[in-house]
Amino acid sequence: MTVLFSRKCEYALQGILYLAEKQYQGNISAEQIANDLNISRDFISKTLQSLVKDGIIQSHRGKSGGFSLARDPNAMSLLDIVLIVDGNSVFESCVLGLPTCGAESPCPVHNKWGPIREASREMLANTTVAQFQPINGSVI
Amino acid sequence: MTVLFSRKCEYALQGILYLAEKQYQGNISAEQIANDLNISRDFISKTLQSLVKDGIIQSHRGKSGGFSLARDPNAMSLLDIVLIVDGNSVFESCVLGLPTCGAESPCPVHNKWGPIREASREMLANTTVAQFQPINGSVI
DNA sequence: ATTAAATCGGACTATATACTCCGTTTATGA
DNA sequence: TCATAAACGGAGTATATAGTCCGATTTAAT
Repeated sequence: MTVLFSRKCEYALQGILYLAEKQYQGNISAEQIANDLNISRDFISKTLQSLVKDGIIQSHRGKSGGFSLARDPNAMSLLDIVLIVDGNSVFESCVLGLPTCGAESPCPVHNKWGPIREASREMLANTTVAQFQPINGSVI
Repeated sequence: MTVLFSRKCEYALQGILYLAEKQYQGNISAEQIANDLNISRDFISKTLQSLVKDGIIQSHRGKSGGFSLARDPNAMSLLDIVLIVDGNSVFESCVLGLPTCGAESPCPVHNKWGPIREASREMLANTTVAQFQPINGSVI
């Protein structure tokens, strides 16, 4: 299988977009998120817990506890999330997997690939979580 | 780890580019390829063998055997190789991993991501293996 | 106080990919 | 014809990621 982002990162993006959608509804339990996103509760729970450690989201234990955003969605880009979960290797490492590839000794596709990768990076950087507030209905 | 193409696909691209470079030198052994590309001989061997089955490269057994391109490098795009080895899921599947995402019910980033993905696909489609024939020295 | 509902932590299993090992077959060249 | 060098095939191991399970802890509501 070929992935662009890891499964964990996909779930993180889904979860945060979902929390942004529900941001005025207090704490949302992992149970509810899992149901609405059709993801295993235990796994999304683990993913969200690590996002808490990263400071992107908040959690509250106990009855009526759950998860909520920790930052202003306007100040949270999709790139922030990707970098925190997967790191920046996807934007840096050589497409052909050549360890020596770089500006000094570029691989055959290095210069062709660069602008595309930069465009995707900028798209993610310029897209904030807040842009997906639903007018009617759900964004996911 | 986050990958764009699988390791196998990376090795396939490296191997074919290497064979294009050596295309007038007859059969090249897996041993030599492995040495020059710094890849395990057994693994590149397996990868090349599957490319033989896919019809992209040729092989000859026995002494002074080895691998060589099976097609005109001008008629072989990088996209051909990627599609054969990894399939087209990387160009089709939703970035957020949402199974329902598509033109009818796009995910939040679907429309933003589309043009970037299309650009990368076209770059690979418009880049042939023949473009990397070295004038002086090695392309890899 | 007690109960219920939630996160948290740690350890575990499953699966796919990456990679290795070794014997068999095939062909070449001396 | 015989040794050698190569691909081939099958089966195995290693590792990372994905996903599960369960008990401990925390908190709010009754």
